[in-house]
Amino acid sequence: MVDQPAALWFSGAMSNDLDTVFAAIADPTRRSILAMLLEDDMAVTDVAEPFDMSLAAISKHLVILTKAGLISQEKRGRVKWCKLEPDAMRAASVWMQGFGQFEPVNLDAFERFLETELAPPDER
Amino acid sequence: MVDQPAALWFSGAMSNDLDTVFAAIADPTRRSILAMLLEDDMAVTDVAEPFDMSLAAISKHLVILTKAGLISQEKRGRVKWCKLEPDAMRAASVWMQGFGQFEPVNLDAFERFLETELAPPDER
DNA sequence: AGGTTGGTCAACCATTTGGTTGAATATGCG
DNA sequence: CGCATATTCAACCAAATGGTTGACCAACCT
Repeated sequence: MVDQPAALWFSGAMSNDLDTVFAAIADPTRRSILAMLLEDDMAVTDVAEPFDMSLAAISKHLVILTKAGLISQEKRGRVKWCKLEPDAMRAASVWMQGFGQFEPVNLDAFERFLETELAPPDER
Repeated sequence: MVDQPAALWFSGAMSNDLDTVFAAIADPTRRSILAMLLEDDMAVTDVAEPFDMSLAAISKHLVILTKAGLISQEKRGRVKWCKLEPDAMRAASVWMQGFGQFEPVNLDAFERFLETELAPPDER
């Protein structure tokens, strides 16, 4: 069972989701988690590994990301897999784009960005 | 300077600015303020007018937006003018774009968004 | 000078946030 | 079965957030 049914994302509930999404990505730990999941799906324990905080804390962060729709979690056996759900960022992205025409993403720059800024903390 | 930045945006100082920017726009009041300033520069009192909260509260919100670089404030005479600074959202936007190829801005969608989500509270 | 307007400051308050620990619940394994 | 592993739950805590009020300062207008 995926905790976050896809159909719900686009119905009325979408409005205040901007709150939830922006609040979720305002935290550096959670941004790092998202960056990690960009490369691959991960189990909760593996997500937690590079961070200097308890598993329970990471578990809470994952709940917040899930409620924001930014990831989904599926339990297979005793491990719960976390999967990035990039679509959830679309509405937020659209909102931001309204404030200026940002040039199309420079992938080189983005990659450097990932390295210096978004990598899990043990790499900084 | 709008076009220079790639190198600058991604180097050190930029890091915690993502925190600040995302935290700033996570608040609906502040998003409304930004939307209002999208149309025109405004004095603090005028910004506050449509909201059901004290001037001091709005003043605090404006400080937060200023610290995030999302607006600037200039005092002329006794009135302090607030001006949108859209560039501050660029790094944040780039970060988000990394999570999916969002189609180039859909203006219709954005306009609907403005109406339902970003209009000052007296219009909702 | 004296009063009004624009805005911030300071102290305070309730709620939320991000973390901790220890116990609890599943699930898998020998 | 009995134990280890994966994850969450519950209670707690300190700090940050979003708001209030009342005093305050600065600038403009007679």
